[in-house]
Amino acid sequence: MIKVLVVDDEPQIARALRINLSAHGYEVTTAADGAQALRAAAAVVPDLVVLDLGLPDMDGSEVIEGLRGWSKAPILVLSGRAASAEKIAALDAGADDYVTKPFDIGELLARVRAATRRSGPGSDSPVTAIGPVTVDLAAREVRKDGDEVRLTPTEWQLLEVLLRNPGKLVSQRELLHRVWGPNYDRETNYLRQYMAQLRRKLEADPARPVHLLTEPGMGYRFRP
Amino acid sequence: MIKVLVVDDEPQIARALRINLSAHGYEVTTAADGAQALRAAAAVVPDLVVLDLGLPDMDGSEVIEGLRGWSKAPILVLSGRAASAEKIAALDAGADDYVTKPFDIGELLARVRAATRRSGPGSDSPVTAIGPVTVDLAAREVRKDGDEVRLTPTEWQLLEVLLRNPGKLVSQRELLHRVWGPNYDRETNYLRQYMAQLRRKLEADPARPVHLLTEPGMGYRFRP
DNA sequence: GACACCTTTGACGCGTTCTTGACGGCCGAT
DNA sequence: ATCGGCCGTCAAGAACGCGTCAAAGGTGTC
Repeated sequence: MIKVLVVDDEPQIARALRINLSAHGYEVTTAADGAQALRAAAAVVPDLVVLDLGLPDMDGSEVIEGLRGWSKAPILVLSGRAASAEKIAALDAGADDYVTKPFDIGELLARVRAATRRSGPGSDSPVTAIGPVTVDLAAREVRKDGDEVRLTPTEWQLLEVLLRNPGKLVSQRELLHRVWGPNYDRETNYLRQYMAQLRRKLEADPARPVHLLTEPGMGYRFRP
Repeated sequence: MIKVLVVDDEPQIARALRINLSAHGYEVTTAADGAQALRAAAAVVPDLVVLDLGLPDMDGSEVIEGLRGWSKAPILVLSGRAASAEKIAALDAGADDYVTKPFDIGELLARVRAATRRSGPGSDSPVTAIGPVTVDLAAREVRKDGDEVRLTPTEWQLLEVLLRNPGKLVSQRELLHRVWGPNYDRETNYLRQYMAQLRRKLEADPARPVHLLTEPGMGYRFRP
């Protein structure tokens, strides 16, 4: 989840930003003045900062410089002042973008996307741990005791359905539908075949599975 | 010297931008329409693109997408249209900033500084090492045991997609989409053909690839 | 107009994966 | 205790996907 720090002393604007950003999947922290902003930034280490100039306690450039001292996160400045000199000062202090109020919320979100797009796809990918095995669904990579395990396409699809429903029971019908297609309803032998292969590759003791469980007569379940 | 590509069909604006940017130490190339822009970008490999929308031959988004396939260089869009929808479209197509005309030249320069500041010291020379081979994506240069290796445009695009997702599996569909276009879904023979060429040029033993790996039935993966 | 280079297309052999069928064991129901 | 259903396992043939070679378009250059 991308973390955004919103700095604004006007509660309504801060609230509106929080709601809109949260609705689009960002994790939002807010601060009402410069001192709070710097403290919050140190605490949450945001991936992006939306900064309103004209804070009660500090000058905008000071806040930017305070952040830039240790963070490379993009800073998107909001301001009521449209004068070019203000914009130039903020940008040269280290801001990445400058939007004048009143602003269109859609445009702001687009600028947030543009800013996070650059620094975004750097590192993080969600890995699921299954005992001694780690599964990276995005990279399509499985490691068991450090070295990689190869899965066939069908094995991947089956594992993915189970892993995306952690702890939940997935019926045989649903598994067959999502992996083989809607025309497959009763081919439970496929499931037996591939579940056995997955256990052989992922479980410490394939005969006594701990994470890939059978619910007789119903379906299968992945237990983290 | 930082290289800037200015794309504008109005000669006066292009001239004004060239003069101002040159005066501030940038190396400026100009193009008057979309086709010229894409060709010039391929030739000079700019560090930043200033792009006027409303070109005579192509839609703005097309130009942006055409550039984004090649390069990560910041794109600063100029436009006479102030509508939010236009801005959002351009930013989501891959632009980094959007300035409406008439613009203040000082502000534009500040935005140029802000954009180049990010990409400048951060990813200065993204040279990737593949065993005895080094790949410099920005400079479009490949060296194997010191000598230069020539890649065709298609080979470059394919290699770039893979290198930008180190360790991650890239599906056949995504590769086809990003290199040949969204209408290509099942032409896996293209991939086989060009992967073989890349391996012949980059791998020590093309028959036993170590870095450009095949995941049967799914896609390809670059392992650093 | 000839040439060189790149892209597109077709075909073949081979290894891997998928599909299919059959068998035995465990468990609950009769 | 017996039976039937369900699951795990094993072992085939069939089908698919990949690497490779070869050759036909296509485009720009000299």
